[in-house]
Amino acid sequence: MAHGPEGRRRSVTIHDVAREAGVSRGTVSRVLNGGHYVSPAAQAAVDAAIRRTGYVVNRHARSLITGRSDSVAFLLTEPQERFFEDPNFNVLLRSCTQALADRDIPLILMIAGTEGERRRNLRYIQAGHVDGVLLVSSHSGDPMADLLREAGVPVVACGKPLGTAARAKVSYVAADDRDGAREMVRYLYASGRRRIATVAGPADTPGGVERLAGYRETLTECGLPVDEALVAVGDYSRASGEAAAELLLERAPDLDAVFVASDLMAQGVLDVLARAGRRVPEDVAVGGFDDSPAAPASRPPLTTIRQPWDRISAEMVRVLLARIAGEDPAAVILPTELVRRESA
Amino acid sequence: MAHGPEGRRRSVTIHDVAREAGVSRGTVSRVLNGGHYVSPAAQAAVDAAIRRTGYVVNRHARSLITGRSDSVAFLLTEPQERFFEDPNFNVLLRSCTQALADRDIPLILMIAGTEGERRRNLRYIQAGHVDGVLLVSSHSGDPMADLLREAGVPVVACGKPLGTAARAKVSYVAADDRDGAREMVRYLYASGRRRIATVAGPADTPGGVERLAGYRETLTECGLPVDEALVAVGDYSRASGEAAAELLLERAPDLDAVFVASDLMAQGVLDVLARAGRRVPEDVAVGGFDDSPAAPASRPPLTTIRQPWDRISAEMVRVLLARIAGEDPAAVILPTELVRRESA
DNA sequence: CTGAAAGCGCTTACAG
DNA sequence: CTGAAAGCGCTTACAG
Repeated sequence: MAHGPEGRRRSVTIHDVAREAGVSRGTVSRVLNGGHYVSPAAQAAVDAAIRRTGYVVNRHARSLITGRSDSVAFLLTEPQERFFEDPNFNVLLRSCTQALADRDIPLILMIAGTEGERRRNLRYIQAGHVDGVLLVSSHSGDPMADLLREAGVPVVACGKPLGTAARAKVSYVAADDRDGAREMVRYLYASGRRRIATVAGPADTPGGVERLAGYRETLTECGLPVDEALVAVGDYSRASGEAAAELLLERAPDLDAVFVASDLMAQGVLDVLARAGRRVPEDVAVGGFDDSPAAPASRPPLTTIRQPWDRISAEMVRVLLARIAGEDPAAVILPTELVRRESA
Repeated sequence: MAHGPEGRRRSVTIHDVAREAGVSRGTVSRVLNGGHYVSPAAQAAVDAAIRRTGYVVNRHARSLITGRSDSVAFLLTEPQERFFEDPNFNVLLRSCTQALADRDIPLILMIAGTEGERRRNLRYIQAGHVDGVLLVSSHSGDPMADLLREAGVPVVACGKPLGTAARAKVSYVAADDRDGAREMVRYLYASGRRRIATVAGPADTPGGVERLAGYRETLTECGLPVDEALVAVGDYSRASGEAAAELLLERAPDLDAVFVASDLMAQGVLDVLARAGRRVPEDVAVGGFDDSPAAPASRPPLTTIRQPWDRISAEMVRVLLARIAGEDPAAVILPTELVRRESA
């Protein structure tokens, strides 16, 4: 084990611990793996020996036997560069790293934007180098989910898969998009708005579909007509939010509120409204979605629907580990929450 | 190897390939490891066998022998949450992942914000689970660099270390902060500005120190007085940019340009200027630093100094791999570039 | 509850 | 150039 330029010192093995504790290597291994069938005396001796020697298990040797790698991939399939601009991604990656670290499991970051990267990553995963995959893909056209499923790799997706995977039983964790949209539109209605527009997300993303559906349902529920002139579609980017806002302003100059399906797009909407001389929230109320770091930073600070990212990642990790342990797939839907700031 | 809920099929081993190719396992291993001392005939037979069987090396078995893990950590020491809001981080993480993937090396993401996390990560690293560390820390107070160095772990830092590590020989890759600052200030001067203010970064970060030094040098070089009323300090966050701008406007209402040490802070400066009714760039020219995704997205689009993130990460990976291979530490300074947009 | 032994899949001197 | 053999550090039935 001694190696590296500075020569890391030779590591202490299970053998050293066994000698130190006066037991066999098998017994050391048993306490390492849960302490079943170990006498209190042996347990104590081994614990002390581990402490004295500073022993750390060699994961490679362990993995060679168990067939598990005790590591997990965070696989980002990213057709658009934009995904990396989205603060949501950071929050998710960060909290997944944390949730895994709490269980002493390293997170291996993989990015599959191109066909070649997809192939390479798939090969790596199939070789058993990770026990499971946290799959974060933006669009439904993504073939990775199906490929992984076919390969028999435990997967849990962030957000409800829309493609082929939707019909198969696949694990996922998502916020309640539709209900969040409903809450926001109800809130806008309750504050007196009657010409409520929306900027939806792409139709091939769950957020695009569900949040728009929630918007429509709530208008109907409130007795408002569903006017297609009030509906624009973006791609979650700030620039697309600007374009959508310009279109809406042109088609429906009398709008008095906009429900925007992401905070980033909402920033674009705010820009356009400011340039058009519309005051927010006095003339037009704007509601976002995500409660990303962009929301408090925008002007005015954005009233939005909070996605519980901490819980989403915690659940993703929990469900994935359960899958790896052999449990059946599970879908987890987490409630959202309205966060009131100044834009509505 | 067969395992997982769906039962991943038993993997093909070097033994299968040897039988298939009609050679010994030793020979297969030799072609796997560079093909030295292998006859062309044997090479061809093994290559074909590998292709037919779909063999993929078991990295755990290999690591157990070689003592190397063939993986690298991306270690983010993050005293401030803010770091994750910074788009620069994304770009760096993304391109490091890519640069490593090109060499078939997985990136293990580690975050050490607290003392406990630092200890845990250090343990993991010292156990030899990664061959080296790409260290990304914002401030100089960070003890991780020293701890890793003492442990004899190959490390390359992003940005020049300022603490104890600065005196030891430690590898790092950085953009030429000082020169970038000089270029921006010269540009502002050349466009006729004579009351050029600056918002510097924290004094315990290389960017905070060097960019401010470049600013001062250039003023002197241009024959302008260095007026301390024109110097404010932020912490790289947008909010701190706002605070700094307010301070500057109060202390030096006649300023006609601001060189801001980060794009994020520059956004804050732009907000304040807009609210104060100053037109950009007509009344006040604003220059940023980074050319992060925030730069083209700001209003007006930000003239800034581009940090060559792609090259920075490529060099970090190259230097780290060289360190792991036994080479001496190296410092790499990369040139920056002025990117003209509309704010100056 | 515990030790002795086999074996995970690979690499690497060592003879030829 | 190539095969046989030892061994990396661990886990896991198997006897006791």
